Amino acid sequence: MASTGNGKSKRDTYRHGDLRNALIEAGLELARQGGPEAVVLRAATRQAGVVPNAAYRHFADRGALLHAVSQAAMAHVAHTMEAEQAALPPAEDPAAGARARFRAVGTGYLRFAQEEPGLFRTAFHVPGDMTHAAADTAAGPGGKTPFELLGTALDGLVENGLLPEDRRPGAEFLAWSAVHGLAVLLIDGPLRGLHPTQAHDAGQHVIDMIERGI
Amino acid sequence: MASTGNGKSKRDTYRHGDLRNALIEAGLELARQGGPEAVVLRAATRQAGVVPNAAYRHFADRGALLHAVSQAAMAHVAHTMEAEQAALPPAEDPAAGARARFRAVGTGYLRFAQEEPGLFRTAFHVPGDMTHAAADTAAGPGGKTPFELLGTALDGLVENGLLPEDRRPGAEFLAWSAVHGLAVLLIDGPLRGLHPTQAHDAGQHVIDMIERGI
DNA sequence: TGTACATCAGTGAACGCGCGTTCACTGATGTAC
DNA sequence: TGTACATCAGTGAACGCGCGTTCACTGATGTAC
Repeated sequence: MASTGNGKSKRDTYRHGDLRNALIEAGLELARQGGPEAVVLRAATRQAGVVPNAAYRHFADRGALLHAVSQAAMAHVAHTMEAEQAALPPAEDPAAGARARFRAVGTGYLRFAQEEPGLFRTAFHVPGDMTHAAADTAAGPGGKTPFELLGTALDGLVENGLLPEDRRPGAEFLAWSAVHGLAVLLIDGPLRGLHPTQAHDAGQHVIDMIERGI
Repeated sequence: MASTGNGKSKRDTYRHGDLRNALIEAGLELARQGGPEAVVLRAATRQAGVVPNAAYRHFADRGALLHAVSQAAMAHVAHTMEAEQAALPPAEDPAAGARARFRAVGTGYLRFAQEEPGLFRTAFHVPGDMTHAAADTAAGPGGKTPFELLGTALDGLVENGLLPEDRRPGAEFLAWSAVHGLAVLLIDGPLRGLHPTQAHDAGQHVIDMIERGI
């Protein structure tokens, strides 16, 4: 690995080797800092140490790159949600476990929104990706998309008698609306800049409301 | 009024007369069609029939214009919410009236989001404008901002015994999160393109949830 | 009522910018013989 | 094992674009005398 001395590194090989992934990774970094608008083709190639038009070997256009980055960001959301569930202490009983897993879905979602607002905005910028996202690109390590994780958690509530079966249909959209709305208010609405502790409390209150109102 | 013949009209006078408002109006039109990113200084001046830099007599920079447009869009939101309340049939009793006014707040908000997604996004694009917006620029004809309309409606619930007093604090953010979240899902989430009737139903379900869970 | 003058809203021309995208190319890699 | 060749990932140079913003200006308007 030769160095140019200006902080950039040069490839040993003429070929990059894994430019597609490098561009997605660069795009994620741009999105992390500035949201979807910041996913600029030239900036991504710059960061990957490659000439601008090299991107066209791997993506049809800027939109295709942004789409791939958005899917990757969605997978990050799923990962955080899964991690939140995995960190749960062992449940006293199945019903308590189902309830905790449901709440963890919302908590993980909100935690990601607070910790990675740029990625969060990028994940949801490309319309319609959440429910219909290809599972192989938008899923977390567990293989589920955020929307599927929510659905599974709701099923768990029903199975344990915590949610009447006739309330199950459409429940995704009730829960999701409330949590997503709070996320947006925390990111660039009037709740932006709230202390993480307060933000967590607000999240718990919204999840309380959902449990009561669902 | 002389005409150039190419569809644009020329001022009679050397001076425009009300360029500031004309630029805001043009900005609203751009926002209506393309959201906040579409509020482009050159496009606004073009639409106002004026040379680009003329805008600088009235706005410090593009950001100042966008801010003014955002405030105007917020006033439109307030106006729609007030209209929704004004269209309510006379209530059977005070409690029913308070409840109807509360629901109208959400319904009006959601209606605006569906009918004017570009303006809706523009209204909320500039962070923090909702709660702290200057009442004179972001308020509807009734003089209240959307956030104030929500607060007043919640107060009405408390006054009529429909909401326990100890649940009042912070209730804005619960209600608002849920409705705002649904609005976002309807605009460019997976619920985008829903038939207006279905969207209305979804709105009613979310508002039901809020009433139960608040 | 008429004239001189200050004000300042809008003009005209130009700038540098980074962007996405195109073209013809080059040279490293892997494969066939 | 060695050589010829096809492939195709990345290069280099260039394009046209609309953008925000700056400068020195002009001429309509309202005010003071």
